[in-house]
Amino acid sequence: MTLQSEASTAAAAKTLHKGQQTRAAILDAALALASHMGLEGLSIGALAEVTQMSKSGVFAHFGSREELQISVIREYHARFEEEVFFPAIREARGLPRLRALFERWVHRVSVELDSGCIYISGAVEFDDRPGPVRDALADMVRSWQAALERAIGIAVDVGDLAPDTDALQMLFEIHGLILALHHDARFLRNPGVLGRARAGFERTLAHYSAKQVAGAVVPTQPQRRNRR
Amino acid sequence: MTLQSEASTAAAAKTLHKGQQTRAAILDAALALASHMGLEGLSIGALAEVTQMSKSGVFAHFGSREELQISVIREYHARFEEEVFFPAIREARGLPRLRALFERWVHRVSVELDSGCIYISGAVEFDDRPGPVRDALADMVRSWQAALERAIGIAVDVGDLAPDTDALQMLFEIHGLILALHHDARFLRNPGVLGRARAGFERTLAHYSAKQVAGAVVPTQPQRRNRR
DNA sequence: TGCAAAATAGAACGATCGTTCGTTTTCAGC
DNA sequence: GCTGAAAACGAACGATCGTTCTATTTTGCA
Repeated sequence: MTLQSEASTAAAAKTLHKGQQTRAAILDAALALASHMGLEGLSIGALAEVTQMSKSGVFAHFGSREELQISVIREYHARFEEEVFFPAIREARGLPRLRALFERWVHRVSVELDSGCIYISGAVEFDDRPGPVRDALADMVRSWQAALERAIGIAVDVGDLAPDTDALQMLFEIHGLILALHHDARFLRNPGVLGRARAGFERTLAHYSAKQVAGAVVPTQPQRRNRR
Repeated sequence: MTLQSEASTAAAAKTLHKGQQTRAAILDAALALASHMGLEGLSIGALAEVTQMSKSGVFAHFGSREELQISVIREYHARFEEEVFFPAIREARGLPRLRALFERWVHRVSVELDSGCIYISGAVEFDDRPGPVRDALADMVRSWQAALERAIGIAVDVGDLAPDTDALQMLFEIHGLILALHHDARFLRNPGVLGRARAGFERTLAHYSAKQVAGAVVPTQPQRRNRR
């Protein structure tokens, strides 16, 4: 449907030729397919069927399945930047930016239609499988984590977070919230899990916050433990 | 090598016959294989090669690949109980038990040799794939989470945790720490990540703890943020 | 020790996988 | 509109997949 994002590499073609056009269409379908079946579940045959092309026609655009997978990862990265990073980075330095990053991240991971996060599923699929696909994936994830770490560092510099904040520790905990959200929302299909992620984030923020109110515990709603 | 755990279903055979014996051996190999390749990556051919058997010989013990996958899940569950749940449940009610559960969980997920956690990889593989395998997996995960929730509830009753503790929220956050640990240890191969999980757990414990020291922040080591 | 039953092997099946190759269609620039 | 180049097709390949069937071997019990 919507044609979003095309050839990535610099020096974009003026009038993008037919080739790159269909390549973008294939990549679009591949991304949707990989979101559901995983990068390993992505098959050229299925991709050809969806795009109404021949297997060899699809194949020719990438040269190998591995290259296709890497292209999918790169395309996902580009979209992730477009929908999460760039809008959030325009927010004011400090907490507002950090909040925007988290909120958009949450949205990307649990709300969107073709929601399966390739960073997360790919990490599990390739944690024991060395090779260029894993390397490409790890690079993307690391660059995203580095961006988050930078945002946390800025929040410290600005004075929104305590000066003794361990950025990597905070990042680890926030990442955990996202992973738990992905798990509970997509696998267990638990409702209301989005609120849990947000509550966890606010609790983390409160803990690392500079303006430490003595003993204030932010009680959300003081409910007794409710068994499932 | 080590023959650990055999036929699961009650009324264990007195002298376990040859069939169940090799079945256990196959399952043992299948578990190791699934830990590395995932439940979807588990193939009967590869399994036959490892166990020095014919494909049909392996196949006959399970009747279908799906049944094999479910058997692997059940076996993993049994071992998980044996190595995580049962030892921890013997600890004193309250924080000691909760700490033991977490510590053994951490160990199972990140330290052990064939460490890939099938609960975690399976959740990603089957979050978009309905069927009996997904159902079996979800049942096991839910039963484990219920056990954790119970342990948290007991800790509240005993007075180790604040009476207004939201057990499911706390569980969500702790689960996030485990998932982040699994991700960073196995995929990114980050060192020192075990300490991050433990620190996060202690911070969570402190927050939900009953004996709330006013404004005490538990500064770990007061380090400035260290960029990667 | 002999014999039925259980366990394993071996070959073959249809399907799907990624990939190669030669041909044909479609495109873009003059 | 023509022409060389780019793009897409269609058939076939070897490999592997789960599964089925029939033999053959091995086992446990009388």
